[in-house]
Amino acid sequence: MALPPIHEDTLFMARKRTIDDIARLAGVSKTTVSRVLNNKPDVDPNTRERILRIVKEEGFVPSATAAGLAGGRSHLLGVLVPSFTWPMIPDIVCGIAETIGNTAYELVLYSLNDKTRENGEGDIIDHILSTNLVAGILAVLPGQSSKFVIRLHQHGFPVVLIDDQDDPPLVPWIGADNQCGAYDAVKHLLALGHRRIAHIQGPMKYVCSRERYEGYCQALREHGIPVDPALVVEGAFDTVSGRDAAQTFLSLPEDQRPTAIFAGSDLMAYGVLAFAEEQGIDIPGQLALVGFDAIGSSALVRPALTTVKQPFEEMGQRGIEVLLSIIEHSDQQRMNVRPGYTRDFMSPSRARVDEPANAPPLRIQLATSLVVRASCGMQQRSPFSSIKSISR
Amino acid sequence: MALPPIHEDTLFMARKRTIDDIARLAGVSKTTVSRVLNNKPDVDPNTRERILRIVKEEGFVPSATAAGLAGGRSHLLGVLVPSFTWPMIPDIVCGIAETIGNTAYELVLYSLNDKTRENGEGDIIDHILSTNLVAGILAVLPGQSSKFVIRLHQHGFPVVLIDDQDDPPLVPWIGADNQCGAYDAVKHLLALGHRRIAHIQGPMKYVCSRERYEGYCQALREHGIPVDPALVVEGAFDTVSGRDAAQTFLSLPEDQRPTAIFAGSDLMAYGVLAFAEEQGIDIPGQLALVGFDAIGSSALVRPALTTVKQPFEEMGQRGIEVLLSIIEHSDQQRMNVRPGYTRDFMSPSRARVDEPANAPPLRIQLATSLVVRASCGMQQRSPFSSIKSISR
DNA sequence: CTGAAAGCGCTTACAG
DNA sequence: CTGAAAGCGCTTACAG
Repeated sequence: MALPPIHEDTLFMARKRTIDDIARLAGVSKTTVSRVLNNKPDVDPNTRERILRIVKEEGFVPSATAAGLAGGRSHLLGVLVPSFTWPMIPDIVCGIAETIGNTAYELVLYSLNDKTRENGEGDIIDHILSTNLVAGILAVLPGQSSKFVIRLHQHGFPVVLIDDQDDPPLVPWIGADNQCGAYDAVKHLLALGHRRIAHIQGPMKYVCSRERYEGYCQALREHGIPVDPALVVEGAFDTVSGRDAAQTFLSLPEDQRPTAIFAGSDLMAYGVLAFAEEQGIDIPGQLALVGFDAIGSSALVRPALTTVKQPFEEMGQRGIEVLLSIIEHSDQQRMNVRPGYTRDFMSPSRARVDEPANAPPLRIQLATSLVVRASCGMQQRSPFSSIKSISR
Repeated sequence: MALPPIHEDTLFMARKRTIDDIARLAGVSKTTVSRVLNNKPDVDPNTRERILRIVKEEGFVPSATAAGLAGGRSHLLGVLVPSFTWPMIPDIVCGIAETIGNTAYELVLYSLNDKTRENGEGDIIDHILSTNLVAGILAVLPGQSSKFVIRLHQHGFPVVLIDDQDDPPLVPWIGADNQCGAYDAVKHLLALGHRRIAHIQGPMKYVCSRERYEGYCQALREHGIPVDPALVVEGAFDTVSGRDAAQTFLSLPEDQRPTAIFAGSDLMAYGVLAFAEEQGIDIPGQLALVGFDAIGSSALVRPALTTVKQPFEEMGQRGIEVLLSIIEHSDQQRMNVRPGYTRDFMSPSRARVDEPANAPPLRIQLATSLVVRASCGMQQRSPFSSIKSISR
């Protein structure tokens, strides 16, 4: 009956309390404590208040492990990212981590390395599922958003996709308005007087690449400029392919050469910079350049890169918000399902309950913004101009 | 007695199996299955093999949640990082994630944002502890390695520190050889003929900043050059403070002005670049510049930055390795402790068992390497030179 | 509005 | 070498 001794070190006190301790201290059953802890209704206001006070005094935090086991609900959110070598991943994860930090959930990070990439993706999803650790997954999958993710979703497992989407859209998705972003970029070049504007596409298997291409075409069309196939090359989003594309374009006969390039990613734009530097081609003097993404280093390259900014942090933030709403929604639904199926998200009856099969999945498209810097020939603004000296 | 139905979809099969299913299938008790699953001795080789086969056939993965609850052991590793705005964090996390991916553990990411920074750090550690979710923590704490982390360690909770260390060293630590790295950088400048070499220190409250300064002094000393206090300024590791320092140095009377600057971080070196660009000072022509860290963008700035490379990925990797060995070691110790104290890592008896109180903590210091680029005046190598064109 | 009891899926002495 | 039973710290019907 004796309580565990009170330790002087409050940092470590919390660790030993259990729901039983709190129940005893409050003179109630642990059922009631559990109800209070989970914000369930039907608790006497006084009782609730007393328990809450004791919980606070004792610094009690329920064991997420035990709660997960008992309730079949996890407080863990899985985040699946491709290799950190992609420069926007840190920004996205930053938004994700910040947002999760404001909730009662924890972030479990799964990352695909180069090995687990193509073939291993099924494995990792399999792993995520079979360990049964997380309540849902937020996946940043540059690629065909994976049949695995689609299957997860179809089976009622909470999943949200960031960045690239599938076609047709089958899974809840957060991304940027790629077409509009590309359109703005090309309009800007047109406004600067360029007429022969080349485009380095991203891999066309990605919907986002196709949308950017579409934005490019749309802007040209509005100016009555036909799309010249010689001025469109498919790249791989990386620097090497950007360099290759630049070489291709600049090897054209002089009168067919582009005066501006719109690259489908900043990394590909870096490849253009590299080739120009090598060949002594002046950017923006002889060639204007615009990228897409606005990753951090694009302010540091020379000339500083004009580029289309994707709101990566916000994408992470919104992604978590949507995931949580899906999780909570399916929790609610779960209550209406007959017991025995409670944890079985494969069961047909669950799938039926979970979501109208023909409801279109949620899509959130965030606005991009054009960041104008030196590479497209506007007045040169130092990328460091925002750095104010601190007087001392 | 009937087994759950077999589903056609292997992706989802694993999810429903429990240790009981496997036990039944193998004709043994779940105790035995548990033993096999945990590589315990004293199991008949044939039995073991049979169970292993069935586990594999069924794609069974034990519930980490249940195992954690029952065994008091978690398969989760906490990783605590400061804001992702620090450019080396992605590299470190990459090494961490990759390494954890090869183990049976999962990565739980905790990140400090600007709000939770100073004051909230205790909170987050308190949170980590009281949720009792992770088996140990790998912390990347640029700063005085936090009294919280030290306390954790002293109480026997597995903790490893990356990057900055405390002084005197009290917690297992992985980092780079800062002094040696700085020494190499300054030696390089000396070899290029520079004699008036300035140093922008990192914040001197960090041990790593003091070590880099020591390496700077050591190199000068060896060349019989006294350290000129006018050529040493303390910065804050960020771009703004680097710019301020450059302004200070370059405002000196011409004959006292440095011909080279060794910045204690790449970001501070960027500040020097910015100021030089503004003032029309040629780097490396009029001023040589070397940074520290070798973050990715330092290859992209112009002139490309010569810098001291820290093996960030390896630091992450080694950090996890050390953390795991500590966790496993303390697991082993735990066996020798009388029951009742099993989970109580605060108990004095546990602390005594855990580690000889006066054993010096593990320290792993990794070698740095100097990356020579254009900013210090060697022959200009294009930072893109490693980009090979793909012939098509 | 509240509590006793069963159970989540494992691990761990303990007893063969 | 193996198994029955208790227990990890919660949640959830179920019965008041």
